[in-house]
Amino acid sequence: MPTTTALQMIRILIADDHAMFVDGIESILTGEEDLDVVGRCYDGPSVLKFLEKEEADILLLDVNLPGMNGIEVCKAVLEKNKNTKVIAISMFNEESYVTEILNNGASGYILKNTGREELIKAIKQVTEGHSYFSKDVTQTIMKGLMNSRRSSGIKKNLNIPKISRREKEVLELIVKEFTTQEIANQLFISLKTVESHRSNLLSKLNARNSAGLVRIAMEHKLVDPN
Amino acid sequence: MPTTTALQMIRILIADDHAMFVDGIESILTGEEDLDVVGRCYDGPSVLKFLEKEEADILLLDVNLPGMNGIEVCKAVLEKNKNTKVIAISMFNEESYVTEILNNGASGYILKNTGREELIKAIKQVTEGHSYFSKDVTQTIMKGLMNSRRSSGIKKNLNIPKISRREKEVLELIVKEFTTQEIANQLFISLKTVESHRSNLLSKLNARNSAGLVRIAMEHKLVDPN
DNA sequence: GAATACATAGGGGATTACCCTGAATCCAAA
DNA sequence: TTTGGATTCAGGGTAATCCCCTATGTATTC
Repeated sequence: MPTTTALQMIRILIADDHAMFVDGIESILTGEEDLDVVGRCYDGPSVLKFLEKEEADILLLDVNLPGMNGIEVCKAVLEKNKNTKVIAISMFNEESYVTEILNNGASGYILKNTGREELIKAIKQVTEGHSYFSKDVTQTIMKGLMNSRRSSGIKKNLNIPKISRREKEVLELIVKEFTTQEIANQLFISLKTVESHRSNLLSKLNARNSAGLVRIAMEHKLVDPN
Repeated sequence: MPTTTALQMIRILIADDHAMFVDGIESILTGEEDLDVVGRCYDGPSVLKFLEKEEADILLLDVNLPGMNGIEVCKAVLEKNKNTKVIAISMFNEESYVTEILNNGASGYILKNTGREELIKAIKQVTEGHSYFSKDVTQTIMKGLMNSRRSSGIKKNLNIPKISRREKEVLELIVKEFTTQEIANQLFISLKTVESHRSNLLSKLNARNSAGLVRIAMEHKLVDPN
């Protein structure tokens, strides 16, 4: 194989406040001939400064940076540098960290106990436009996902009394911001009837006003999202 | 190590309409001394029949069973057999399949191209009360999760102007069903000031009334769920 | 220093929502 | 058949909202 071919080097920027860790990653990556560590940063702001001058394909970003934390850095980086992809690195396999940084556009999340092979695999996979997550991390997320589904299901069945067909219609129109008079016109019933339904809804759903009706309706998905 | 110790055998029931596949799994598992295949089913109803008479710790369940599909079987099994745990097996790495069967209580989801080691690992992990998912499956789920977040995030950034810190506070209290006067008291500001904020919120969020504010706040998760 | 956004506050008025009581009709279940 | 729930409607009143306007002090940004 000709090694003189101009390989598409993957430019990597490392951001972690622990120098030893930065060095460790770098020494792992220098063994790879198509990976090039172009910068090292030890806090959030310097990442942004670096990327103003130079480009990078992959940002290996510690989630728990001092000062400006990883989530903010990730957001800021992706807003200005559309070609840079972020792989979050963290000591902690915490669901809140993972979801929040993914929510801010990170393409991957790996733990600090990740081995050499996995790190390189993650970088290459993300470079190709895929995403990558450590096995433990995915397990964490899946659990969180399962729990949230389960608990939302419980809510729905426990505290909500039955609301009638007509009440549901009125409720849906309230959620859609119609006034009582408008609801009456649409359902071809009297203003007073709508007020009755609204009043019954307030007591059934234990709400104080329309704002509460809307909140409860959305929390428990009592209305069809049209 | 004494092999004569009465090991806690893990009782396994296999359910798949492809006999060859059932045999394949069984031959893999018979090599393990603490795994015991106690039954084989080739459709959904026979799984339920089997579990009426005998017990199983793990049900390896094909998602795409003929007649009664895997999701229904999973649901029915878990309702009656609280000690049985379900690992879904499928040829397809489809997000909809995965989320639906997880939603119905499955503890794991693995693909049919899964190797011997991974299958055994999945079984043991699930037996211990954990969950297990093939790497490809988790990637699929994460992508779906990210896409859904991204699309909701797009909404958030496109049609929603920035709301100020104070406006957000007022909005949160509106969602919590407080009246304008009560909000004023809590924030130690005038009734009229709260009305100003509310009015600004109405125009910024393009809502007609408080119901709309609540709906938009919840759709775009502008408020912290306390 | 000027422009801009934000938080604050007010007047006055129109509209709407909310509360209470009461009551008629219809329909399905006991 | 009677009971009960759902739906319908009404009067009268209080409270809250929404809308239009203006206005000031204070940051922040340009």
